[in-house]
Amino acid sequence: MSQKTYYITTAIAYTSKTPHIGNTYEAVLTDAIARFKRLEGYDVFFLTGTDEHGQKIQLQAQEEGITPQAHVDKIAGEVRDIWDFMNTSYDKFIRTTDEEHEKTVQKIFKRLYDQGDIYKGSYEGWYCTPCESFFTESQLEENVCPDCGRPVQKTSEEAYFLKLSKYEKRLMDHIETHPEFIQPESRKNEMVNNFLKSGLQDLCVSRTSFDWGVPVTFDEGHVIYVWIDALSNYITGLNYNPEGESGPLFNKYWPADVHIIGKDILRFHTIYWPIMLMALNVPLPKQVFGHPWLMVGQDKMSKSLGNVVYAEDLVKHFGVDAVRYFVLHEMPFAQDGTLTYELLIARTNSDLANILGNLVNRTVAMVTKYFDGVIQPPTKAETIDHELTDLALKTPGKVAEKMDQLKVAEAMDAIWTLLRRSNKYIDETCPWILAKEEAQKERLGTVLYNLLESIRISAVLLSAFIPETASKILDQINATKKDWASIQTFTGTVVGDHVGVAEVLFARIDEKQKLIEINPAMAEELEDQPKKQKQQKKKEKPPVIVEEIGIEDFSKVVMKVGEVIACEKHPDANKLLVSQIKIGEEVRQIVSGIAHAYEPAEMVGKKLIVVTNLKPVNLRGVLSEGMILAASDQAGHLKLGTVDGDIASGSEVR
RNA sequence: GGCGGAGUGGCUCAGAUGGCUAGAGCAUUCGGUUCAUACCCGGAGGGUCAUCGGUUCGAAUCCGAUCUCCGCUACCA
Repeated sequence: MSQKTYYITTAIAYTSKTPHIGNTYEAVLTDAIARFKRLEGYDVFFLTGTDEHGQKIQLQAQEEGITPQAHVDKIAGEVRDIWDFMNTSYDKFIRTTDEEHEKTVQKIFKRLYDQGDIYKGSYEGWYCTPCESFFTESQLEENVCPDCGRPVQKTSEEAYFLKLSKYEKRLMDHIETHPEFIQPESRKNEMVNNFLKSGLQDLCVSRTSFDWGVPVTFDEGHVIYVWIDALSNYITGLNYNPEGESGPLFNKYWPADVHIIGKDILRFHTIYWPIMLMALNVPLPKQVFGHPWLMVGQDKMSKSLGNVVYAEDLVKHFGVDAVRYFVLHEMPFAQDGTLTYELLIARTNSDLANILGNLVNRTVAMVTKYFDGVIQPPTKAETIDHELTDLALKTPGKVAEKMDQLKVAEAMDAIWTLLRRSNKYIDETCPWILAKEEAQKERLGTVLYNLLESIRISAVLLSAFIPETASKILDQINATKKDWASIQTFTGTVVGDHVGVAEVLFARIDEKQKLIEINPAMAEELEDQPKKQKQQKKKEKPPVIVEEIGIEDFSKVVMKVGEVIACEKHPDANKLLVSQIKIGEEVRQIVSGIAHAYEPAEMVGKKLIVVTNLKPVNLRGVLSEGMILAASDQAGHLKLGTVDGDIASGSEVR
């Protein structure tokens, strides 16, 4: 019998700091899918782990005064602890510092180099001498080092590059012919329009500026930069071997059915990673899902906002399954979800305590009360039962359909529809009335059987999402049949068995009390503000009318007359001109986006108004030390701001 | 600047290929019930489907313009 396989992965967590609930969500989401596939009968392999190399980690360790290895050991341990207490059922936890991983990455790198897909070139970046660090243009803010705030210098270092352009066409074809490859689909457009259509630049895959990484075997001083190291975990975790026969896991499970990743790293997984695989002649994963983010109130979780929430704290106050339920349920397929304590409490009360918990509780209580806990045969059916039984039988298929689309929240909704229907069934049949007449005993037994069976089907399905609770429920109703086949028929509850003790699954939470328990200060803060505040903030942001300023503000801007003494096109940008402008005794280089309106030749000799105290900035690799004033209309016509008559360059404009 | 997405009751969202009185959950309110965790069930209120114009017998759904928000991206300075 060849069982169908299913290989699913999370992104590996970066071990610079402890993961928060948003990071944890990814593991829980992946776990729910993995568990569901197992339930359906797939042979599932669920891989997760940690990404442990890089400069950031090296620096962090330095600050803490420990070795990078000690630092990543600590964080990786925390990650694993969190994944464990959240009940994620991973089959393997890979670390990029694992010896086998490192060796395989080196082999991959070597092979790509040998076959010409990786070549040596030089990498231009900005260097901060005190920090001994390189930064890319986009990492910089205001031309200073993002770590220490000191100025940076442009430098270049030797580096290896992966030839992306070679595979660009093939990747484009793949994406076009496999519409399911990138999910959600809107992300596909972003990748295609922003990167593939405009052509890919080769990717820098090594560094010499730090050494906490996998060394390049054939060139001392170079370490393999994040991409080839981290992304490879998906195949090294299965014992892939680039030089020969791969291990049995690889042969069995690859290609991956889905990589579950955050929407922020889709680019790496849908462009760089497939190209690496193409270069290695390995099949591509079937699907990459960029899941949305969990927001705290209206904001992204971040240390600087001081709103970071950790799974551990939530679990302490609400329990694992309430937290799992919440993050899985509040996250629509493609839209960011919101976490607040109020919402978490509300969902726990209404969905878990009221609808689910109370249903199980009242049902088990009735079986205990009316039949001493013995499950009766469903011998006296009535037509009214069909609505319940039909829905119960349809539910597994419905849930499976949603799960196949990765719409986890909707899959759970389908289960709750059945739970609600079950509650309604109790009202329709009024077991407590049946119990009063001896003649109705058989009917009563049937009603309770139907309820137990509906609960059993629900609980089996719930095992993918809230496994601990599901198993408690199955214990309480003493279900012995718990597999996929058993929920395709309405006969899985065993007549004659005894139900267990009715215990409360989720206690109702008093909101105020709980908020105070969590944090007296936070209770106030979180109570009713998040929304309003944010809306106000947003409205204030774009001032409709430009604010009036005083002369003291205006005088901050220094403008002078400058004469263009030379001008040429930007070597690497077709919208920009690079002018040498004489301002008094000084000559400055200024880059401006006016190539569409002026030829370099006609610029020379013009006397323009120049802002001279702007921070210098690098535009597409060329330094610009000021700004030329110009007028432009809505149609895009542009005219330079000049002075009326002849006046010496360097004259101040005011 | 470019590309894309979105704007539906207090909140979170559903609403292929245009068609009965625009739906669900939560919240609110009224009623019922007592097996159960002050729970469950039923009813009700509440929406100019962002705005303006157009196509059509008929549009939340198609077209155009506008406004707002969001995402990605850039050779804005």
